[in-house]
Amino acid sequence: MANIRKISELAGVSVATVSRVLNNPSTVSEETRNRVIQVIEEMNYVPNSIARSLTTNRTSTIGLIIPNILNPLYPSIAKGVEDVFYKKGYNILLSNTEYDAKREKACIEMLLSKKVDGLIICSSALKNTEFNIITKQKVPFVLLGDYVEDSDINVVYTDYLLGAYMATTHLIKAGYKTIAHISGPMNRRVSIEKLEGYKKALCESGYKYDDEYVITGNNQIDGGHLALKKILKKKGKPDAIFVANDLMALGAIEAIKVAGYTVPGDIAVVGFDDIDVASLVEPKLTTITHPVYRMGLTAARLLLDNVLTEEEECFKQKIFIQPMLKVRKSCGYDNRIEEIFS
Amino acid sequence: MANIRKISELAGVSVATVSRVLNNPSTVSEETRNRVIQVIEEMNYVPNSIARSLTTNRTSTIGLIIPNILNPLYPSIAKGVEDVFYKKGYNILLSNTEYDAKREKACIEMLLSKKVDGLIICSSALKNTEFNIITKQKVPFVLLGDYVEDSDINVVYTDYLLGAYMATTHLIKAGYKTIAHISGPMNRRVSIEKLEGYKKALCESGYKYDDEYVITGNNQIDGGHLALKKILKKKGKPDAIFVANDLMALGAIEAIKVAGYTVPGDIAVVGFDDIDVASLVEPKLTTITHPVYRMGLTAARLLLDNVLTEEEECFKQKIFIQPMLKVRKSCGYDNRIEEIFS
DNA sequence: GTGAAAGCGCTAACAA
DNA sequence: TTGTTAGCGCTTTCAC
Repeated sequence: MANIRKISELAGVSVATVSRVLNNPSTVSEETRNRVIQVIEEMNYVPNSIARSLTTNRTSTIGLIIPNILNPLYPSIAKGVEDVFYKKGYNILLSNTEYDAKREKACIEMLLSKKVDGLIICSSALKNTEFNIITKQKVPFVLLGDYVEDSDINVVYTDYLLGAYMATTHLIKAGYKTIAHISGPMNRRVSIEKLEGYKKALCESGYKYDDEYVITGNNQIDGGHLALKKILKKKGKPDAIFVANDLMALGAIEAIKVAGYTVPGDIAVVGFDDIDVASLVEPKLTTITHPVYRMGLTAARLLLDNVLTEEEECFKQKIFIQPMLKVRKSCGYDNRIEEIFS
Repeated sequence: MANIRKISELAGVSVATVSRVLNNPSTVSEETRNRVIQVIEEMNYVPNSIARSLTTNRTSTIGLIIPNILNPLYPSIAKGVEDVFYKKGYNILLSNTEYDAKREKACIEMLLSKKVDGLIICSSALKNTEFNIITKQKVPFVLLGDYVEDSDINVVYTDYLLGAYMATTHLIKAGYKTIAHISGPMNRRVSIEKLEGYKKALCESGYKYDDEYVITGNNQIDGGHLALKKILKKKGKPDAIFVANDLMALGAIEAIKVAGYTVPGDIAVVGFDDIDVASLVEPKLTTITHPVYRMGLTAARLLLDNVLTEEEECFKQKIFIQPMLKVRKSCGYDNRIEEIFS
């Protein structure tokens, strides 16, 4: 492979001049520049980014850490992130963590050792102290869908508690009496907040909270399926369920059908995320919607600002996004309203 | 940030010894080794991968090039690839190309300049000559879902022509007379082969091929929607449609409903890919299934062999995968059979 | 078992 | 405008 010295020799100039043509073309006379460019093209020369990174201390690479690319939420986020960074000449180094805190830590360590210019971390289980490892290396990062009190950390956050509250309240208003909850992995702040929102809604309406009606799932389809079966076994049929994400909601609906019940007739379901599929399944899923692709964009832009800033210290932001309730069929709201008013 | 020299000074040894502890612990006496390890841990030292890469000429990074992460096909593939490579200590550098040949070329160039150890390229529009750029740099790569005659190229390939043939033949056997086709972008070999399979099936059954019944879409939901509207406008209602991928099939079904027709009653639909959603929508989508996650795994393993091989030349493989027809509701086969036999 | 030193390919400060 | 040269942080010969 050709390197910069070879090019410089062929063009009859110094390596510095070749480097200038590459990085500051205007500082080289037109004549020399053209000669160098010609050699570069003839030789199909492409500079070695690794060597460049070693001197510049920049890699034009961003690390993206997500729990599981198979959850349609994350491709949307990844697309948002990539759409921003591709334009600026950055690549994305992707890692799945499978909701495993150990693996999360290992990924971050790998990405840091590869000297990414920035990091976007989705739904992490890391402690505040662990973010210090990143901060200490002066690598800017953004937490996406996760929240940390520390004011020195960038956050793009949906108000999950509110979303869960809205979902549960909606079920209460529709007249359901026994409302179960399938939660996500409990080492995630996101899951805890959704549970809190669920509790808050119950409490405000004078419903009794019963933790036997709360089952934890793995955020995937099969987890929802399993969780629903557990609920049926343990407590019998609830009227309604608020499920912490759409994927599990789909699994739960499947399990409800398998058990011989109908949705929403026997059990109403509300999910969370509003993934594309939600409006395609039967019955169409009532869910909490938040602008996932846009959150990816937002996090990326926020990070980009921090990456490009020369100053050591730059302003950190916490961006909150308000979720919305999307009423479709699976919550049986329409039917209920008729019942209530007839 | 601590570097290897600092560690060596603190441990009272040379940098070479620290490097040995890191890479060949057994060549260092236990006493020295422990002392070095202790310093490393105290300082939270993590070696700089960039510097390491510059000397070793290996980055432990694999480039993955896909058209669009929002098509659920590709997260599955990405998961397969990552599952293999994560275990071996590699990271994945991900690029979306948006089915754009220019962007594909640019991505490959970027990834090569970042010195990835290997490359997995999905559904490319590159010419044979362009693969030589990669070969010349001695970077092993695998084509996934694409095919090139050159015997010196690794390929993991579904027999798309056969799949399309199966889909179309199925519609013919079900008794449909006017069968349209929504194809993918025609700069993709995959799309061309599917069209060929469609033609072959028509031809063998004595149907006349009419290219006015073939509309090209963008492989996304909206593309299917649009394509269907075009067909209706141009040629009126066909009996059935074979759609080149499931995403477009979903869009087409939507458009059919909007136009006031039913699926499969008025227009039968068969897709291609068998993405998860296919079995969740209403009507459930009849489609051609191929083991996407497994293809990702397979491509990754194949690449891994090539990456790990010290020898310049290693055996290249072409792995063919046979697709299968998955009959669900959208093709109306059941109804037809009843009609035919009653 | 350990250390000294060359060098990976590039950038950037300084000199000319 | 151009060239010389010192690193960037590591691995890897080659001595000892």
